[in-house]
Amino acid sequence: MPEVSARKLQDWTEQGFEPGNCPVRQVLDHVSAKWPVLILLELGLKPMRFNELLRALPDISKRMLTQSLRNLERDGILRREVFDTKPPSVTYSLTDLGEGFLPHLLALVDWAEKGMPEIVAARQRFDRT
Amino acid sequence: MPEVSARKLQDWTEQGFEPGNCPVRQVLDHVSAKWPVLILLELGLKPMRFNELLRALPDISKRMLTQSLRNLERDGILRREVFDTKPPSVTYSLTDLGEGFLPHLLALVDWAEKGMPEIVAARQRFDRT
DNA sequence: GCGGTTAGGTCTCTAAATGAGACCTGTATT
DNA sequence: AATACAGGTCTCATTTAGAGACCTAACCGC
Repeated sequence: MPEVSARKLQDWTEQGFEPGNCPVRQVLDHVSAKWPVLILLELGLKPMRFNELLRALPDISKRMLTQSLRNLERDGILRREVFDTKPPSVTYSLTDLGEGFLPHLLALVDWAEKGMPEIVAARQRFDRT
Repeated sequence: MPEVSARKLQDWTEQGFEPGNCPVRQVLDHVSAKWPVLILLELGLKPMRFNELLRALPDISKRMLTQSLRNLERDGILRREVFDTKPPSVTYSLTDLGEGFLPHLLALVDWAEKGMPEIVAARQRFDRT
């Protein structure tokens, strides 16, 4: 497995990607940062409206919600639809691209859950010394 | 798949996890943030020393490297070993826990790479309007 | 028809996180 | 004696994130 990643890193650097402009980095940043992760998990459950997301994620600010949603929309990971009701309503849902990402995200959550006992133990060991 | 995640979110909230103290969130934050991701990819290739990592990640600062390494060490995802050479050398390597995480991370990178054309297209559409 | 509420944001201001880079300790090198 | 390297820490400037006021338009109760 490491060789795969080794080759990729090689390829990338050979293709002259300055670290800062690596597109994969950018996507991962958008997708794996704190709020985007939680937003995607929510939208994986069902499409949601702006304020619904706000209520589902009690500790996000409107500002960060807007910003994260825009990034994900721009990357084609979710879709924003405005309905001309009164007041107008806006729903967000995963695109196929976003759906394709979800299993990986859930795998991560699963890994974290399963690993929690070990992680907690490691922390205690670390903090004791 | 969504039901799985639905149940988890349910469970968590039922267990009275305030969003802020959710341990899984914390681990994901440590593991999926910008620098930790890159560090783990590097250490997935081979164990490395501090300055070696610094050179491999040309745009990280010492400060953030130290900090990220400490977090990952505390969570038991990597191991720090000091050798009493002169000058003393310090190597970082993945623990079993960390090795277990690597495939998921590589899957994400892979998803991002495969999805790049679609993502780039989505961005252009978004920016045009 | 006045006050309050909802949706979906934006704007401003403050607080916290990050980045750049000087500095430190100890040994070896020239 | 001066310089270099490893592996950091410390300080300070810049970025980013968070809290919350504000906005528009429409509806509800009374």
